[in-house]
Amino acid sequence: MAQDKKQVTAITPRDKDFAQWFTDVVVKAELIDYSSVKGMFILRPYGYAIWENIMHQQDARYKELGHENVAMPMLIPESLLLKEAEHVAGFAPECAWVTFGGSDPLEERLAIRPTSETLFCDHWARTVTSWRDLPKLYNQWVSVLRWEKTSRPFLRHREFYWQEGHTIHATPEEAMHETEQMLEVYADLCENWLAMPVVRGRKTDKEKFAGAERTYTLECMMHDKKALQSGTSHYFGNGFAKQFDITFTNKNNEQEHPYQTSWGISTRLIGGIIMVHGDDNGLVMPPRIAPVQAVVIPVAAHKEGVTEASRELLARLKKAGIRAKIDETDNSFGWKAAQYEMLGYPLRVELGPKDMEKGQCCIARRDTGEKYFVALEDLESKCASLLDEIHDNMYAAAAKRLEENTFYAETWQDVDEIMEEKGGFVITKWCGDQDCELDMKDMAGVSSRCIPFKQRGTEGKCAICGKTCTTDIMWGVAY
RNA sequence: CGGGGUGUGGCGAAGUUUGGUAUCGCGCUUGGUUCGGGUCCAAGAGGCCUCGGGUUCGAAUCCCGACACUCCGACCA
Repeated sequence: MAQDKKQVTAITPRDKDFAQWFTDVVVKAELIDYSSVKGMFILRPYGYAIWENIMHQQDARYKELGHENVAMPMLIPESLLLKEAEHVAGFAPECAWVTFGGSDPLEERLAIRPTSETLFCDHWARTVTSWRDLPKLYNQWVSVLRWEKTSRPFLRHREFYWQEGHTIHATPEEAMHETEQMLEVYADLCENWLAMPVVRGRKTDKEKFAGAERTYTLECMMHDKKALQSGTSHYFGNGFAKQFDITFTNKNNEQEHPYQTSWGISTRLIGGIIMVHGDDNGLVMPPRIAPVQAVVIPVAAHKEGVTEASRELLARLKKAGIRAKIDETDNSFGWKAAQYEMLGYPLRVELGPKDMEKGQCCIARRDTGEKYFVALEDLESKCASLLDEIHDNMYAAAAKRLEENTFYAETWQDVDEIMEEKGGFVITKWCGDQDCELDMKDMAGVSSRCIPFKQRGTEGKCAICGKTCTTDIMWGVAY
């Protein structure tokens, strides 16, 4: 069929070449455009709208929890960056440094922020003096720069937009609570807004954030069974505070170092949405974050009253709080149907002369392709319930895939075999030794994704060295 | 940063082996037609063939170099 042919040429089938499929979707759905600087991408209106919705949703949530937004400088003096040894080691190699036209060559070098811990520390060293100043719960929505060697749309930008939360507390308990709380906020975003099931866990020392004492993560399985880290939350202890000389006077008039956290999500989540939900026809947007939840398409618009009646439906949808738009262009119906499938709009509301006679409209859902003929008076309620249903269905499908592709194994040979045959996440016992972790990478080609919060609690043998231990660790191939 | 692939109107390609002044489809513009799954017809616009050197009477085509994109590794949200 001509229709199939065109779709194939538009988007590479997902199972044929996942990477190419991803690139096709990103470009064809007009989420991104390549810029003239390698690794720097243009977020087009539709792509940015997704990020805006994530921002709005999260920003409100952070504020509810008492966080305040701030804006830190973009440049970091080299001396600041050098203060925390592990942190520098992690980030210095990918820092970009600025030089100015007529500047004094002896002037201190300035890095473009790869992340802003050092800036917050510098600020707090000056402004935090008493227990009464704590906690500070800050957040900023900014872009950061990391000179990555290879880049991919959404998954690895040299400049990417994110949100970085930074908090400072009087006690380790309070800071740890913040770290755990924010991970759960992210998990809620993923599961209840993006329909992406996640595995909550803790990073190993090898994989944790440079300078952190502990890193929590959400690992999400993409359609190709690879893992995408979809949110992280770090507990710093008072390591940074010591290096940056941040102290406060406690209630007993003693000097103490405070405890810090940081946490972040980025536009990478959009890559996750695409790779978890997308199909051969393009993007499938989770309804709660979709920039457009329903598009109204007048069918045979030249016929008496169709356009007016369609506009009325649009107005009703908007009034009901559904993000909707109408397509009144003279493109054919088939073109429109295919176009909005590519863009992943959750619902398509069709209204034609035949519908008008019967007092109904046709609603098609993106996730399953099912069509419903709905009495016009039920439009709002049906759309609202369908959007919820779509969310639930998308989540369930992704959760099923996660479950079906998560395996338990005894030895590294088993892991290797599973990865060879099927791919996915594999959980084994691990003794905690970093050498074993590195060996697993060499022998089975997987890295540790996390030590899941959900532990079996059984005793077993480390999959690499065979030592008796109880810790479950999850392995996978990461993006 | 190592290994492969690619670079030709907005997009996708042919042409490159065997040098001779650029072709096709989609899209775009205009007019008509059609409209319940990528309508059809007609007329148009749009390209220093990624960039820089070289060879040649003549280069998209041959040679050297650079850059970009892309895939696979290593590194990272």
